[in-house]
Amino acid sequence: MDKEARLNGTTPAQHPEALRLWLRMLTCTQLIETQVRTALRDQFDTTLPRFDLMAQLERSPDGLKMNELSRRMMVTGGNVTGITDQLVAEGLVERTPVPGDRRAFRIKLTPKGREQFIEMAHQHEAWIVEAFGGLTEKEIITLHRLLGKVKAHTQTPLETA
Amino acid sequence: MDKEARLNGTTPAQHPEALRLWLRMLTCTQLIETQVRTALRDQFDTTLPRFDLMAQLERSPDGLKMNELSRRMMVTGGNVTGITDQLVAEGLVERTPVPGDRRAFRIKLTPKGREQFIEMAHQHEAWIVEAFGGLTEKEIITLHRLLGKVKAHTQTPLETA
DNA sequence: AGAAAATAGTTCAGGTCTAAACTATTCCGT
DNA sequence: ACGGAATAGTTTAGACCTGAACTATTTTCT
Repeated sequence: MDKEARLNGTTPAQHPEALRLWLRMLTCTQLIETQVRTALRDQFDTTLPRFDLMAQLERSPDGLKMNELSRRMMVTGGNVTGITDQLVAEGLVERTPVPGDRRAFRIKLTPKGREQFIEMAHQHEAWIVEAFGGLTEKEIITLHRLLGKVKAHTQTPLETA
Repeated sequence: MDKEARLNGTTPAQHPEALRLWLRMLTCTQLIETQVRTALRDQFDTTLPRFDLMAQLERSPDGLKMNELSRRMMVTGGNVTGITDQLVAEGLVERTPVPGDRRAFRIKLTPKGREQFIEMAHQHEAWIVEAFGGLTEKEIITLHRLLGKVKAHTQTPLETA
């Protein structure tokens, strides 16, 4: 009935488990992400990437440079420029010069931005807790650990020996 | 250093485990998805949504109606229209009338489309197997099972009693 | 039969994201 | 010091995706 039914049977099925896992992972991520996007729009009139950028800044009170934001958010620099422009225009974020490097600046939350973010983060956490409400604490930790292995393996595809 | 470092500490931390899990899940999905998108573009000059649509059709030799495609792919109807237009223009997919309902049609893979898809699906499976290469077969099955619980819970948020 | 509601699909405006080309500044080797 | 390479950030063209408005057809209710 849904995305997961997708590829089964299209290949020699030597490793169907990995494929099934991938499709289910996509489904879960997409379901939760859609809920979060909708809630952010309805309740705070904002978007996920905007929330994401502010979340990065909240963690770094001294601010972040554009390329640091870009790397942490795992999106392109051009994208960060656009989102930052919006947030600056709304007074939620500010560009401050970096002494000694006239190319760069540091992006920081304004007090107004921080205030708004904290309220959103509170709600956001509740949504996420609800999304994983079908799991026990122990299961959540197991999932986290297994995905840690996936992440570690994916980020190091260089080991040829 | 990456997205997962994000929200820690911004909230009362009553349920930080769920939040950490969510951030890690997003990271993993995004890492793998980026790899797949890049490989599809480099090796087959196509995109993930196009591949996804063709994958749905390959599973349904009798074809699918637009709204069925839309539901299975979990995207809006307008989106499916655009992707289908592209694939029709390239002769990979065709719209055939549905007898008895002049509003609808059935979308099918053409022989050319099927041939192309099978080649891509082969590669695709190899990428996914590699992506989860850090896990044992048993761990993959555990992950799949736990995500099944997440999916089931997320898709039934109606149980208030 | 005929009007209202539901359904199938498309179009459109707008936000998002990417890759690539671009400007400006800084670093580095000589 | 100076020229090339690297780095910081922006701009641009274009693909993607959504929500909402729209057309056309079918179903349902009386």
